[in-house]
Amino acid sequence: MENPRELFQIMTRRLGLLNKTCCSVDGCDLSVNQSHLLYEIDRSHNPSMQQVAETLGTDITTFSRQVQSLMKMNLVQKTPDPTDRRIYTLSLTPEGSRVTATIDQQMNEFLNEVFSNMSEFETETLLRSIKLFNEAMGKSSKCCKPVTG
Amino acid sequence: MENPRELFQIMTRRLGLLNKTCCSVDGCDLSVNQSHLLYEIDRSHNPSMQQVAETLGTDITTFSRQVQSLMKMNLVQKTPDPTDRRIYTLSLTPEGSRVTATIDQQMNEFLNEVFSNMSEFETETLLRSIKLFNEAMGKSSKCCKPVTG
DNA sequence: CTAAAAACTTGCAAAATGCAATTATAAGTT
DNA sequence: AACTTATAATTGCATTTTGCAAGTTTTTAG
Repeated sequence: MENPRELFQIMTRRLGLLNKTCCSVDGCDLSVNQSHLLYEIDRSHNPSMQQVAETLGTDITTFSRQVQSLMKMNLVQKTPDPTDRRIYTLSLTPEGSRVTATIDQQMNEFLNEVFSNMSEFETETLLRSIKLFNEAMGKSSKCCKPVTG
Repeated sequence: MENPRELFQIMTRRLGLLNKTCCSVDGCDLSVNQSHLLYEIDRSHNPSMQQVAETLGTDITTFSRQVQSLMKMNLVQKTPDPTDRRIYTLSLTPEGSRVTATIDQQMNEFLNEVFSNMSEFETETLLRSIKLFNEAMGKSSKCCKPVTG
């Protein structure tokens, strides 16, 4: 288990399993992808479809349909950009905000439950380390830019 | 960004993007799922189908088909268990081993590239922290056991 | 020796995906 | 202004992935 990749593989698999079970709010059943989408729309300020799709590394046509189904669920809304009418701006509906906040809370509850098996010092060290790691990934040329092919 | 969930969300998204682009070996194009499958078969000692499917949190019927396609690609083989003929034992073919090792190497190269943007101390701290975190998840009742519903 | 359970597979229908083509708007060129 | 090119988003269609229900084969229990 000295292999860095192994550590990350196990971790992401377990986090993935968590996600699978963690996205049901108010009878609203969300897939992992949908929760990512809500998260990202919430985080950015009135992003365009392209922007979010690229951030998530999702094909724009697939993304278009994902947005459509979230609109049907009344969680997301599309607003035409006044300065460029080709562009639609995404935002959460009030219900979407509630659902997103609830998911966030559930995830944090789960994480805290896991952290209860670690010391406070270990937890803080972990969080600080991940923050650094995320920054390092941001600097990397190989990551986060959905390089096609 | 003080929110633990945010840190993990960003991290897993970026690692997920990495995975998307990282699984092409010798003309063999593998999906993320398939690489997880190879990884897990490699890691366990002659596991049964059920075992791997459960570990990965995949429905057994879906898993059965995933194995079939990896067998067609000549990366995985199924061996009937001599003591219980209902059970099939999974293992990698020589080619499967090569491919799996190559993916492992590619992933580690990527990780090292990211680590080059961190100090050696920070990297070691990160890896130690993740190890602790994985252990903590293992102790958690809410995780890693694909609880249905 | 029959019934129940377990491991795995297949049928089928639903959902997700991505490329190609289309619509609508914007920007650049002559 | 007229025309071409580029960009944002959607739709058609075919492929792949998924999971439940049902089936086969083998093992275990009563």
